[in-house]
Amino acid sequence: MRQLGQLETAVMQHLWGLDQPALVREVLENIGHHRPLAYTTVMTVLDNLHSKGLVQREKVGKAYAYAPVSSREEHTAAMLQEVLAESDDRTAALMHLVGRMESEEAAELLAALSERAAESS
Amino acid sequence: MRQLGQLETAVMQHLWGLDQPALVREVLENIGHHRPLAYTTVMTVLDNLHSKGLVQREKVGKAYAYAPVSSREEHTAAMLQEVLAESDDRTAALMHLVGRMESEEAAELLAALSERAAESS
DNA sequence: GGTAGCTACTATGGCCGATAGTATGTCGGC
DNA sequence: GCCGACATACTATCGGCCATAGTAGCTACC
Repeated sequence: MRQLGQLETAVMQHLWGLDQPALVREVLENIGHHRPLAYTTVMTVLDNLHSKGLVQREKVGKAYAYAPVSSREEHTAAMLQEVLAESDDRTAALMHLVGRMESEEAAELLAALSERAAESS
Repeated sequence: MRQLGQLETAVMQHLWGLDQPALVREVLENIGHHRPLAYTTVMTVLDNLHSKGLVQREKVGKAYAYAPVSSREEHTAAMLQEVLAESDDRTAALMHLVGRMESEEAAELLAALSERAAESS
């Protein structure tokens, strides 16, 4: 899964921020605040995202309502996994990443991992 | 930093596998085993990678010898960081990732993290 | 000085994302 | 029963980036 483009990302971010499926018009009005976009532009983007399996849609009256297929975190995790797949030594790469993180964040991750380890054993 | 293309990735992988700077010809002979590539194609790719700051080069006789600027793991970590930057909740995303990992690998990561936490405290 | 090897510059084709127009379909109201 | 508003589907263009490679020119050696 190739990385998303700018507009695609903006649209996904918006959809992830909602707990409801969104109509094209709705997305347009929220995304297009800064830059003026045509209705059809947003529609095309949503259609592309749908083709890529990133969003699902559902007829609501005449229009489609779009919603993300997976959560933002799941999607990020999938991207991460893909990046990691290119690595030889996944753990080493992750440790390098941890080295770049704030210690607070590292501690948080450590805590979460320990907890999970305790549960599974 | 946009994701690299196929050929670019192959070249980087080759360079990472060496402990010496490599000449264009050398890369060509190792990468071009499967698909036949022109000398200049490999050179252009290396030149692009150089422009992007991914490899450094050094004159050796008439030719340049190319070497990665950072290790494969550092590069992977940088990519990971970039993916994570798009996330709202980095730890949550990482935990989703961990959820997808083999428990063995998770344990390894946990061990490395604990060790690091012990050291820094 | 000519030849071989290397670099620098340039070019083309393909794919994809951004952007948007046109044509067509449908629902609601009069 | 038809019109208008709004939505979709299809199509198109443009720019960027990657893959691929050719040509021209420099340099070092024989």
